[in-house]
Amino acid sequence: MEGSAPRRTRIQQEKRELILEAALEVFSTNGFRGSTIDQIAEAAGMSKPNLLYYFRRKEDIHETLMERLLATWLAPLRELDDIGDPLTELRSYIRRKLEMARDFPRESRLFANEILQGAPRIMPLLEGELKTLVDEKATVIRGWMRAGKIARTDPWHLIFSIWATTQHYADFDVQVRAVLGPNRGGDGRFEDAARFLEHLFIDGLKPKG
Amino acid sequence: MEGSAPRRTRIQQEKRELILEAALEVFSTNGFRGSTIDQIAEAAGMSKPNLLYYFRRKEDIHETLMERLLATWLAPLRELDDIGDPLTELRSYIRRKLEMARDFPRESRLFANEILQGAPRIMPLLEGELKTLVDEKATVIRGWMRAGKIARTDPWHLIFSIWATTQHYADFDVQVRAVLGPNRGGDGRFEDAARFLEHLFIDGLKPKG
DNA sequence: GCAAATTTTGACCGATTGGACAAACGTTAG
DNA sequence: CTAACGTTTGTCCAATCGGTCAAAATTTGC
Repeated sequence: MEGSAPRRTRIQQEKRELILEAALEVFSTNGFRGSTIDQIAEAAGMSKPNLLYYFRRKEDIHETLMERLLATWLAPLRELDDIGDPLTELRSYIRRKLEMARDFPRESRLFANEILQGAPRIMPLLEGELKTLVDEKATVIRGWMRAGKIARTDPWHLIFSIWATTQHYADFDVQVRAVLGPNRGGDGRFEDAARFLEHLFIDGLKPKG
Repeated sequence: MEGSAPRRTRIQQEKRELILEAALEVFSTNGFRGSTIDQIAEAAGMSKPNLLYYFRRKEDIHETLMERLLATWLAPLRELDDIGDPLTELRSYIRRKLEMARDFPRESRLFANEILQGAPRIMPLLEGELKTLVDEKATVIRGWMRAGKIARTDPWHLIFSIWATTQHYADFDVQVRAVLGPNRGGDGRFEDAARFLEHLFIDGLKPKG
């Protein structure tokens, strides 16, 4: 049993990174089936056979991309901890997720594409690792509710709503900017969103007094 | 100048409907480029050349589908009116949107696919009709805020958050069910979601008292 | 019932696609 | 220098794709 991790030369390391970066760009805007190896090769500045020297199949690129993505994607949720004030903890989770939508929109869209198509390649992961993690955090949140630290609602749907509202600014960015127009849709839109989401999740819409 | 609407036989009416229904199914799960005419033809129970007799190009099917979609998709927002209690009005808008996610998930996914890919075919509509409608409703909502009927926040981002949270249950349905598991993820998930969203949007997470 | 119009099909085409392959090119260790 | 190894490319292939076309089958108007 040789090492299951293939040893790689310096050039292989670099070129593989180059390809993954290019593939992220192409896959996230065209979807898996909508993207061609030629497109990715051109974006990576190399010929198609050369690309196929580093990744034997188109699917291998996508698979590698998804593996990396999921690791970083769930990091904010993992950080959600039982230490500190619950409301503050949730607030900063929302803020972190929104920052990820701002800083890694391509990763978000890649993930959205995969789920939209029925998650054919990562279904086991959703039912396994992801479900376990969410269940775990739901228990933490439920604890806060029982302790009277936050209002009593459904912890799972709370997590869904945080995912939905934050990822919306990456996945539906085109629509958001089209609707907001050039003024409100400029660089400040993420700060506006952060302010709004904080208000929504903490206070809701009921008027004061 | 003959009538711009081509006159159609009974068979044409029926077959076109059949094709659009099949295309909705195929496009919404595979995206435009990921879907083939053969797939749609098979789903519609006819041969490829026969399908092409009714729609000359693959794009024509998609275009017809998008036109119909947008009309019904924005109906709930159009109904958002200045009559009646603001909080009730918003509550029922959220409920209607969630019902649409439940009853027309394929339409939601078709739209999501289009936006994800940069909305190449409906960008003018987003910047035109959609923006106008949202701006108009944002003004209504702003009026409610000034009148002290609901809390003061950003009306545009409020609308985004309603879209995001409700459509999430159509677009990310696979993930939602995977995370909730067989028990909580059954048919009751939409009622749980409705209850949660009402609580979130009205009261937020801050504990009572 | 029959001719005209409509609908359906099998066969076909050029373009694009994912991928194979061997030859050429470059690099590196002895 | 040179042999071994790693990298790059041009060429090719089979499969799939969107779409055409003429002929066959069916429906419709009279």
